[in-house]
Amino acid sequence: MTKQARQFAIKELIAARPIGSQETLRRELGKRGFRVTQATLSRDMNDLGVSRTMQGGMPRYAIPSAAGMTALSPLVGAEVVSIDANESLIVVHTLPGCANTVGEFIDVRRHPDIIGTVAGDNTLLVVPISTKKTSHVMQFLKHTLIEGAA
Amino acid sequence: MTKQARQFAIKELIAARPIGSQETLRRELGKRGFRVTQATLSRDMNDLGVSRTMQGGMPRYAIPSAAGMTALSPLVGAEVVSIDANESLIVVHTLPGCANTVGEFIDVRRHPDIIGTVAGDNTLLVVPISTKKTSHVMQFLKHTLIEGAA
DNA sequence: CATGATTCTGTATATTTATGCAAGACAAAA
DNA sequence: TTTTGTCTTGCATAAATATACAGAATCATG
Repeated sequence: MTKQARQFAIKELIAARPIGSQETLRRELGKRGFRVTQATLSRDMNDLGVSRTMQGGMPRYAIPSAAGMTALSPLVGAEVVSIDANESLIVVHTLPGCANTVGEFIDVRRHPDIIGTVAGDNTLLVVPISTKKTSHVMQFLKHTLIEGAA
Repeated sequence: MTKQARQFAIKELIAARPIGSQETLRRELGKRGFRVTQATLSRDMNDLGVSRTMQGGMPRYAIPSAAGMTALSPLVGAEVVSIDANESLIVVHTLPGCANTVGEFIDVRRHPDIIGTVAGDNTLLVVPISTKKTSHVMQFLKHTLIEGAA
């Protein structure tokens, strides 16, 4: 029952259902075998950068998407927020100011199906050699940037 | 000293500086002539949908990004020079150095048909989720950027 | 093993936020 | 004017969250 495992469970729970208080969260975690106090959860919230909002009198916790990713892969891919594509282009979202780094990281690999990359501030455009190769490149990127970090 | 005026001031304050508690906010508002109690602010937070996050032991309020950006609408429109597209990309020309601002402005809208944006100096690339959606996105951008939508 | 440094956690409590209730302000209808 | 209803607010307090402190647990080193 590591701290890491617990915080992962917290992210899952918060993302899945409307959790409104640390006490509620504590009970849900209890069902899953994590027995901790509210104080610990308060610290976890801090670590995870979770935010709390009131809406129509109902409180609700939410994970900032970027923070979620960051916590997931503390290593190389920590800067990558998301990877999406249309038929002919792939867009990698990164933390602010990190697109350049990620772009160079990809360039160095010299993947044969990637023509090149263009980096903005927090967005990286990856151009595949052919629309037919787009999904291949997607897989490559997800593997390299996300799984590769863990 | 309307409720409306007060809530507007709250948005400004929260956007401008790191406000960590309703009590702090109350004092700041006091300096500006809004004398209210913490209870009222708690209700305002609910109305505005403001969220609170702990980071490194320091609390901080934040406005859901779209709400904060709304005020910028008229300014952004002035920066846009032209909007063009081919089948798979949309190019927004802006005044020199403004592409970044316009890009962020579009990003926070989180339009479902927009995968992402890449900003250069005076040129902004907008990537639609599909070539079929390009014209839709064009319309959205023209409406949002030029006519200055709410 | 012993020592010290570091991390993690619970307890108790301080701090902060949310809310039930009643009072005041205002508007529309009688 | 009086009545009725809606809206907003403050007061007092309940509810929720953060934190100082001390006790374990973990780990690297001598």
